[in-house]
Amino acid sequence: MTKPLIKTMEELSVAIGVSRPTLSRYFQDSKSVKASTVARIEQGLAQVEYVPNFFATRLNRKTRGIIGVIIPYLNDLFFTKLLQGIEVAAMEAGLTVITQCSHSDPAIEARAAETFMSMNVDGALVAPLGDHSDQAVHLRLKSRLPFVLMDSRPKTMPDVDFVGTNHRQSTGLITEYLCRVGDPPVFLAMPRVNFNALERETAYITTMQRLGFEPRVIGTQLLSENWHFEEHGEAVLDAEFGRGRLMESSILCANDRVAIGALHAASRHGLKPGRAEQGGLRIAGHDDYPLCPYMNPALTTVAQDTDAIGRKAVSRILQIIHGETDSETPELTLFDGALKLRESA
Amino acid sequence: MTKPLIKTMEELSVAIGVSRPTLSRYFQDSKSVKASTVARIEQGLAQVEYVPNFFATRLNRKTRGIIGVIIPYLNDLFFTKLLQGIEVAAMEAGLTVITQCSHSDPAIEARAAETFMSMNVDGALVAPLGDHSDQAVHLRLKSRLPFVLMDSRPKTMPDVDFVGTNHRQSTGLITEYLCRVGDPPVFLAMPRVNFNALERETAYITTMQRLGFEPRVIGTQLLSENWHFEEHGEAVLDAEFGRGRLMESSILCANDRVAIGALHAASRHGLKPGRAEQGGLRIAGHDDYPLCPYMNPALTTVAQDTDAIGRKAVSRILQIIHGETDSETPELTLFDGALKLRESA
DNA sequence: TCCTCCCTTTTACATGCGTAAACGTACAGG
DNA sequence: CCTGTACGTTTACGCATGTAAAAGGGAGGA
Repeated sequence: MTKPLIKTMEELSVAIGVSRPTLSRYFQDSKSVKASTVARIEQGLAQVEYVPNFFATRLNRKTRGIIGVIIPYLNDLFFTKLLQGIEVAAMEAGLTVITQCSHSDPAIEARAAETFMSMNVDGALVAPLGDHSDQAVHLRLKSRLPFVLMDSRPKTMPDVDFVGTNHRQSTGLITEYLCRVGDPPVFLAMPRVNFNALERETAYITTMQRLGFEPRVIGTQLLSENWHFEEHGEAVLDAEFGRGRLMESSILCANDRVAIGALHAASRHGLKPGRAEQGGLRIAGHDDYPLCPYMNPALTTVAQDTDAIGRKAVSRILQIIHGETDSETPELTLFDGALKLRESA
Repeated sequence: MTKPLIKTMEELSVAIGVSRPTLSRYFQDSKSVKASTVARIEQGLAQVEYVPNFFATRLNRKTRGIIGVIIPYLNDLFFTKLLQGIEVAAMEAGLTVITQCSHSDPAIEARAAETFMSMNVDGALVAPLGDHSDQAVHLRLKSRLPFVLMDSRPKTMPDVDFVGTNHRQSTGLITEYLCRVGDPPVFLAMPRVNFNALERETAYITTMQRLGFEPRVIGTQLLSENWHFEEHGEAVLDAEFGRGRLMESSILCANDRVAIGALHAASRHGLKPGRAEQGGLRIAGHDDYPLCPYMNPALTTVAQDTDAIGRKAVSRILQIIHGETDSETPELTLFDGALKLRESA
């Protein structure tokens, strides 16, 4: 059961009688070696314990076969879904994904970027921290390797590749829906952890104005800077409901996690959000968080196509790597959101 | 703004007039170099663009400063919380964490293990896939480097370090609670994605028997092997409620995500789970999923101490690395669960 | 038989840095 | 003045592979 441990390719080559360079070629692309030799190598490999050294292979190879991903926060299913899309796409392309979480800390984000540069990764995919990100870090990454921003885009970096959701369309879509089948909604803002927070707020306002309604934003007072979205949503609406306000309003939440908190506040105050035909309170979200269908009531929302975003981000990185792009003109890819009509609005 | 790019430590050493070995020492531990020299190095560093090559440093260093983590599934906040605990603890210890997700696929898990061995990581932390994991892979990892299992433990690997929750205690705790303040509960099983599924079921049964009640397990029929727990919980109870059964029962779900599905099924059938004093249906879960307080009704559950598990896993790995352990006697660390009484039971 | 082609081996060098030993240098204490 | 110490430098080698060029060997065709 316990096979002899072989540490270097050199040892392996003498052990199975094949030259080391041939072994090197075999491990990189077995098809570049004659079938009979492949058979001999694999027969020998089956009888020993050996794996090529990751660092030695990467040190001198032209390409690392690695892309680095930075996400700002782990405990959010939106980012795990995005990550999953990326990993699947990368796997299909034969790339190893190294993920680092910045834990909402720009210093950690900077360190992760440093790590990627020191690894000479083939490309970096970054979901930034909003204002908190050190933009110099992003610029440094961009100047040294293929670089694509995801999810949230700083206005101050216009010439960077970006993949995300068209929040003007998505937020506009649900705002229009709410206006069409009931009272025009108020907008429950989210903590300003990234640029999307403001982008959705703006999209809401312009859509309302276009439709001839008066926009109204709430929840901007106690905007903390953390990721406790549910807590925020609940606190804001608990205060409003407690004063007898907004109890029959339409409320569009900046994201689903805020909306989940909002739903809970409603429930605590004996309110039942539902479609307009039933009259009264409506609550809607944004993102299509995986748990939306299981909320009580099930949460109406706009879906972000995280899978498409992940795939596109990877394919764009591959384009840049392969030089199939005019590096001077960055690509801006925005996917549309899709309405998910459920019970809550 | 654009500093000259320096690729090797050699170049750097001539650029700032310090010998390369001294630079090497500086980058590993700046305190091992005289303060005045440190100042000179850092002054020089500020004027150029240089990071030491990750692979070259790891290739020849005695220790990699890396621990590898494998989790089975990303889109589950339990694992992201666990991962966060691990990352924080590792960061404090100065270790880099490389995380790989096996996406419920034993082949991917095996590849991740292979990667870790090829990286010669200082240790590997693995949350396994239950029966689906290839145990040979785990044994191979264990034979080659410090290895600690987390979360879910195969009975067939008794002599391996493990950190997780004492499910006998935790499940017993909530079973006792439910029995004490209302009807003895039935147990709504979860898909058998890992060993915890069965462990909790067993703990439920023995607790019921000890208390002199008749155990009853439901949801074992349509047990698929995927991670769509909410869907499972909802489907099982939808079927039961549809036949007018269990509508005033106490239902202990194998985990919170199953319970979230259960809550939704109840809501769809016009049922309102609540504490026993109100009579009727009760629903409880297990894990203390972050969204539990925001469910309608808020979900009563038992909390797993993911933070403690993550920290302990890292500290155990560090113990093994530093040889402060009798490697022959593996350590089994089980943290107790804590009741979280909310509205649903 | 000879030539050619394809595959493999050999040879040689490169990658960027860790590490250890020997050596040099300056400073403080005796 | 001598000596010990602390810190740096120099020198030399090692790490486990990639890569390129040249050389070798066997099979097939002319």
